[in-house]
Amino acid sequence: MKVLAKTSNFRSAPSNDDFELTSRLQDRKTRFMNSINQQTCLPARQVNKSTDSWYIDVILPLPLQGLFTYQIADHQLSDAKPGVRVVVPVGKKRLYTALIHHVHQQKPQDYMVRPVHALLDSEPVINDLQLKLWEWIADYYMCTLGDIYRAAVPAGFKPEKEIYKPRKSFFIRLGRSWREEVKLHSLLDKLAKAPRQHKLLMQYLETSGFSVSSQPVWIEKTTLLKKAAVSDSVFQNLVKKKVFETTQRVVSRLSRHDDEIREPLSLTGDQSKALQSIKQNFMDKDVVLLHGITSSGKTEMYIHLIRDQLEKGKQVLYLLPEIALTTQIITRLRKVFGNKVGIYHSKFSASERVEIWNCLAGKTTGIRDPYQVILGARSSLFLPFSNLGLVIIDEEHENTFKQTGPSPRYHARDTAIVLAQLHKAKVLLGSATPSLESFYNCLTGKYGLVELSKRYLDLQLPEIHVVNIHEAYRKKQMKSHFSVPLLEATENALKQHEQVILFQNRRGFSLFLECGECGWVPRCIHCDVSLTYHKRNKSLVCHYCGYSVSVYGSCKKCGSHNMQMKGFGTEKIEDEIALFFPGARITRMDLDAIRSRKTCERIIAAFERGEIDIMVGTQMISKGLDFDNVNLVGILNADNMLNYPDFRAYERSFQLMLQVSGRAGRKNRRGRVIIQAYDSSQELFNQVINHDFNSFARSQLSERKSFHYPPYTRLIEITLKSKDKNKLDRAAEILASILKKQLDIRIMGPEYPLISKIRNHHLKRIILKTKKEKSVARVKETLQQCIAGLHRHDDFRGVMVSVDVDPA
DNA sequence: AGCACGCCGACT
DNA sequence: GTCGGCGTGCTC
Repeated sequence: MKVLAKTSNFRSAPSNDDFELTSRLQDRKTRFMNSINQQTCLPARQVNKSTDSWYIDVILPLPLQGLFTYQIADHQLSDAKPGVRVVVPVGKKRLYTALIHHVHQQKPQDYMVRPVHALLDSEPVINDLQLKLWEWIADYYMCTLGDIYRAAVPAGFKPEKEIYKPRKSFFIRLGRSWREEVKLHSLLDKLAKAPRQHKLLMQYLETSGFSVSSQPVWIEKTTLLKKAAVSDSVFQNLVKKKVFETTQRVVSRLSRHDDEIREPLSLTGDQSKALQSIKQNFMDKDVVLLHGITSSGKTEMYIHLIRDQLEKGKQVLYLLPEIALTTQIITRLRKVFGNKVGIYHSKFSASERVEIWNCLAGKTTGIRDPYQVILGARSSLFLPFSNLGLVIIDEEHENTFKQTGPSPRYHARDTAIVLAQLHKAKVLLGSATPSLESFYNCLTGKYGLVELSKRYLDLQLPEIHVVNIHEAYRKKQMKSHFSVPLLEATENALKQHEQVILFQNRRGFSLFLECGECGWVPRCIHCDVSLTYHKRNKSLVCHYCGYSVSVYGSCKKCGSHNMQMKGFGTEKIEDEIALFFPGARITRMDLDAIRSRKTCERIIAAFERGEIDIMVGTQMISKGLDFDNVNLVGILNADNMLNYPDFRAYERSFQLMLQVSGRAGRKNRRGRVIIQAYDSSQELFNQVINHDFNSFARSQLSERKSFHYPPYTRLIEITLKSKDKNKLDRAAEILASILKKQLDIRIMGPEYPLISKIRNHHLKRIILKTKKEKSVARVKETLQQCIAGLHRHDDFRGVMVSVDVDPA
């Protein structure tokens, strides 16, 4: 990688493409400057054209609005293109790696322009399609380009944080004096006294396939030592004796897979019909939704579509909602596409991410081919694709595709559709329980719809029963948390040596302390939440700020010593199911397992090996994991999640119940699902029992329509945050009233959210419901102005305001 | 995001 | 008398 600017010839003007992008960006900057000028009552910025100096507008990796302008020297002009990295000074002593947006000759009038420190590249590291995507995200999700820059580009590209160094590795081969047969034999005899050294030498000869007739091969040191199971000192002794010579080479951090490449499996009749239908739909639709029930073989169809694209020389992006799922799918893809497939997600180290980035861009350090297929989570849509033909979004309904927390709060599904448009590529959405948004787009004809309603190898859909536990409790037919049908079914399954999954809502997985006398619950002193009990250090911890105290022996309110552990089930369920089935091996995904990926994987692996009979788990076991020996799934408190104050509660419940049910009956028997619910009369349960997505979607869509929720409206959620509760209340009231005055749309709030205080900051929320797609842009513009207006008040300067478009 | 400037409590 | 707390404000 080039680090210093290259002195080269003067370059005349930017290309046409640059101009097109430039004008849009200039637009953005002028818009921004105008709004600033209005706010501070400065005269409008003068724009002078001067022919002698050249400037660049750059994106800084900071959450700042707008672009920053720096001056470049004439000799830098030929290298200064959009997407090239530059080092620029910010403030008194900071240097940042910024990204060039565009090059121009408009000298800023109202401040002194500083010169760039250095150019880092001679060719752009971010291509113009990427920049266009960033633009769209910034506009649509109301965030800054700096936010996106930081999220999109691996940290290794920003040398002020970490300098990207290629990995180097030692390689060894047989020394010069021992390459003849006689000498080699005498060496081996000599080494008889040093068995470890002998072993290492033998290992080298074996792995390198050594023969006296040809040059000895370089073998990587670490792999050889590992194979021979000897220590480094053994190796060092051999180097001293000049048995081995060594060298250092740059190696890739990316793993290679040299397994044999196989043809994809052939499709069943239904699958190939569906595949034809997808291709047919792609003739006149850019996006197609594949509604395929669990085990209908969606992945196999993806593989066929990917292969078509690779044959055309196109790239494919395959998005998954969770990192954990990539490891399952990657082995299937590698069998067919070998080293053309790369994985990408945020859990890779900065330098690994840089290498994947380069490998996709074709800037390979070693022998490997460029990646053509990327399998990854959300952030992989920021990779430098140059020639996308297809984007696959599997489990498109998953809400983890929406980024929560730090800006940019983008939805990966929706952003990927825009990415595909930029590349003129097609998009395939896949799900067994499509999101209502996508399904609605099919109904209006915007997306194509392909349905695959038969399971692979004619597996039968599981038989679903709903048990009314309200009734059962009343009739005293409940045994602890379990209904009689569930216990009977469990007993049956265990008799047949089949595994059982008991599913429990996440909420039940946190334990809290409660006074048995007065009901007092210890709460966080900084946040509006109850503290969670942690077994490891017997402490009460706040999940929002980390505040922790040791467990109370007595109630702080009434002084009673009767403090009890609460939290529906969890350990209780594990303990109590054990009472009913004393011989069974039972495990539970507890808090620790949910937190650490490794523990979680260990439990899943043990379950797969059949070392566990009953597993109690949360939604995480519902996602894409296939267990061959599970025939019974119990859902313990199905309607608990229906009561969340969230317009998606029904949709989530339906998706979850069907996804969990999909875990039952994989092999040759029809699976059973038992759902326990307090109010089993809800129509939702019938829709689940009948696997009737269409009926569910129709009834939910009409609800959404009458209550003005997506997909009939778009939501914009505004969160105000302040330490001063009074100030917050007044600020929220003012902002809401201004918005109501300026916008002719539905506005909800301001209201305190469910958790109204985090880290000593009080929160208040306003939600905008915009109706027509056309007005959204204006709503956002007005909103931005109103927030700026609020901050012009001396009183409300300290009130933080964040915006979430299409909140999950 | 950082880093500076700026205004009020416990200390060599 | 100062050192230092972290509350606003600015960065081309």
